[in-house]
Amino acid sequence: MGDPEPPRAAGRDAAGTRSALVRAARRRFATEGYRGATVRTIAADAGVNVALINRYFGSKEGLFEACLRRSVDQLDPQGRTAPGDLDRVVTRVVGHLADLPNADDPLQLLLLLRSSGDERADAIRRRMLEHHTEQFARVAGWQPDDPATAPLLLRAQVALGSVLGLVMLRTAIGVQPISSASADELVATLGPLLRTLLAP
Amino acid sequence: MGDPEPPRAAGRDAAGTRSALVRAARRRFATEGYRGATVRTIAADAGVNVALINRYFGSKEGLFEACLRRSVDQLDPQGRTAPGDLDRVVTRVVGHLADLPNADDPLQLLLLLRSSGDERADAIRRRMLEHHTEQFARVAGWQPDDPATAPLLLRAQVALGSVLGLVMLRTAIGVQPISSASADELVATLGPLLRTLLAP
DNA sequence: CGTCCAAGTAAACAACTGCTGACTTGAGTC
DNA sequence: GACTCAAGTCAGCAGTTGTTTACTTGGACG
Repeated sequence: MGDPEPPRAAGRDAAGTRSALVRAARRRFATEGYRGATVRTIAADAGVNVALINRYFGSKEGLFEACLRRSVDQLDPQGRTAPGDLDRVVTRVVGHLADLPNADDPLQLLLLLRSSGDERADAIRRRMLEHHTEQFARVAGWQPDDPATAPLLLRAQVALGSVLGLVMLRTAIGVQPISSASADELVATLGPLLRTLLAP
Repeated sequence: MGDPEPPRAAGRDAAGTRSALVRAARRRFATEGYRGATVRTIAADAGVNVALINRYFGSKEGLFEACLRRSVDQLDPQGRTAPGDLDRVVTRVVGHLADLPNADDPLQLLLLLRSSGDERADAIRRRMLEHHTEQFARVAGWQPDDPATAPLLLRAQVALGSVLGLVMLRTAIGVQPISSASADELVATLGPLLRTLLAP
């Protein structure tokens, strides 16, 4: 069950410790949920003393927030997706779904479905999901200042919700047949769906 | 936070107590997850002594399994959906999504996304999700003994996953705009999606 | 070398978790 | 009315949880 990090580089490196904790926490939070993950296992995974969680993040809740914020920074690393990028978005999304073993990204998506029960963290989570919705909507031609394109937001969110549901089924639950479906099969099934929803 | 049941009928009614516990537990498990829900709050919601959970269900885990099994019995109460019922299925599914306040059903679907960490309960959950997948697939023309129709299973599961993802976004997370979307809007957006996936 | 301070450690606390065992209460039967 | 047994109560145990506190270690600087 334990899946400890490879031995960390130096003995004394605050920044390294912080990031090791966040990396371990994201894995645990995403796979076992907020309550299911314990500070002790997270610290053990990171190869670090438990007390450092409180030292660096104030509380377990603070660590969870840090995980969410790191997701914010990682997604859409630079620039916004532009309208007309439909094919690129589709292949990227399906790629995330298909390559789950090596990629770190499915965990990132799963994290968005976990609740800590704390209202502030949940607000961050909602904001991130709405941000993703807007990114999808932009592909479909949505423009923030054009009310006529507002309905595209709902369509984009349905697309996002579909992807999240599939990540859940395939990665976290492991239900058949989707868990053992190939990338090609996923493209063939999910692709048209996304195209229909996001077509301008 | 506490949302206790209305006062139960009689003082001594084992069957009534059992069902009150299951009803309260389903709400808590679905909304707060397995670890987040505590036996004490569940018992309090049901207006019942904590020890009765262990008496009637052996353990918290046993109560969780009972919740899953009750879902099995409730869904598809009689008869299987037949091919060609596409319209009926679509309106029923969307209805579940739209009427969430009064209906008890969204909780049932959410429950399928919660994990207790116990392998036996997770197996039940997987089996139920696969059962739902087959029900969907049947509508699309899938037949268990005809290998040529096997690909329909994956399409049906994508449909199911989409619905589950949307329930999560709308009911559990409360993200906008889908949380305040009307039934008509949902039909207009989700309907074509399901029709595309499940069309024969 | 001695000083200083951040980085890291160890041990314990208080609260909460699921669960148990001995007990009391109620209703039906003779 | 006494007996019986299931239904329900109560108090507490043993383990785990997040967190804190006092302590030790390591390296940079004078």
